[in-house]
Amino acid sequence: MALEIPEVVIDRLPIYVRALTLLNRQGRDVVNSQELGGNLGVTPAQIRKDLSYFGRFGKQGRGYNVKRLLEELHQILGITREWSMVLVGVGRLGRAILGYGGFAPQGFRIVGAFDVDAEAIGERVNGLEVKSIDLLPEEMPKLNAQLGIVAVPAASAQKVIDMLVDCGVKAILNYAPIAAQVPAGVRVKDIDPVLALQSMTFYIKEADVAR
Amino acid sequence: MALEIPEVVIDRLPIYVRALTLLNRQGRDVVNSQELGGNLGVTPAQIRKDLSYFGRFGKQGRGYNVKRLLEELHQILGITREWSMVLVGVGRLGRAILGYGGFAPQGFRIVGAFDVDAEAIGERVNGLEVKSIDLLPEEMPKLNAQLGIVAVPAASAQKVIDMLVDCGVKAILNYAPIAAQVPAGVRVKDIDPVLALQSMTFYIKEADVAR
DNA sequence: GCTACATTGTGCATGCGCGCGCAATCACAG
DNA sequence: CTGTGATTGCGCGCGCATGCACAATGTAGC
Repeated sequence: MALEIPEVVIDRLPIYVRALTLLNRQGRDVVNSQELGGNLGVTPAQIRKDLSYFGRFGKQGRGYNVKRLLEELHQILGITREWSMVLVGVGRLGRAILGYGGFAPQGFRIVGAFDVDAEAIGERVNGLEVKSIDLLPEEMPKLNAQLGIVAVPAASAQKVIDMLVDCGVKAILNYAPIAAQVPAGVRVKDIDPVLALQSMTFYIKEADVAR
Repeated sequence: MALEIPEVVIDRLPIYVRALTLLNRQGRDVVNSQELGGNLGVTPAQIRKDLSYFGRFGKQGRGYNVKRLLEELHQILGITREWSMVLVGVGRLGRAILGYGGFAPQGFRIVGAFDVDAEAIGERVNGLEVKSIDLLPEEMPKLNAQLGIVAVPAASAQKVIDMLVDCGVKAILNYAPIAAQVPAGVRVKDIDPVLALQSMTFYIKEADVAR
């Protein structure tokens, strides 16, 4: 069946979820593709095309039932359930991630924290005991985590990613500034604010000469 | 001339910079497109095509001089100079951003911090005095910042972005989970780990049934 | 200085994502 | 129950990014 869904489409679905969640909270029952796309910078046709990969969720002449579409998208993305994650790297960045309040409401829970630094090991951060990275292989089965978060320095990031992959992690959120190597079947998404900044300066570098 | 450079190309350039910087630090003088692309998941042809938008930096039979190419890319991206940024939102996330050590080495400096919270205002965080958001319009000219970082809750993010745009900011790094509306000529890049996670769960949701 | 080799730069074709436009379809009114 | 209006679902064509393949060109060895 629909095994040929472009990755760009998948990347847009969470955006739709976010917008629909907001509409739902505002008490909206129905929304059409034009309005939904308007605020997102996506054309109505694209939204309809994207959704048509997965089924027929709209009603002609009306639009989409907000609650219904939201549930369908949750189902499609696999975010009806809770997901457990392990964090590796409990430095400044790692601590910020542990304290970040945006994961839990969306069903993402950090259930384990690991580090190499002897100072950090044993410490409790956000109700989680930091363990040695060496314990990762034996702790993972208990934790039952499917996702990994990497927040270690660039130099050790690939090694950490290899360990996570060996432990069965199938998707990694990588905060380290490296191009990670992973075997097929494992997914990586990079979070790197510097890359984002560096691509934006290209566009504004001339506009700013006349300061 | 080359005014039709695809945005995808621009987005890849910082990746090349990152890889070349590493090679340079390792003492490598020359690299060919195959090796450079290898670790990045980019085909050699794509690298050559990307670079050809801007000039002829390679030598046939040899490859690219690492230092030379690095300098060219810095020039192209506008990252030879330092860039100043203002941060709005000094909560948990904002503090983590202020403390993040990854910006400075790349020439990005946070020169101002603003918040609405009376508790935070006046406080010194990372050597920077937090000021009231109301002072943004009068402080901006002194700070001479070209970039804005938004780390406020979703509910107030659009308002903050409007303020930054009014103050002349031309590029915004947005950590708030909203689809920001900005006038033409202003660029926005979103940093949202939740979106990244939600698109990855799509691919691993079935693989994980047999837990 | 000439020859052999390696790698770039680029015209060209392929493929894919995007958006147009319309027929199909649903709600609602009368 | 029928007619009207609105919006979806989707076939189709367009445009653009990607990758191939080859000529152009620089290097190194003899």
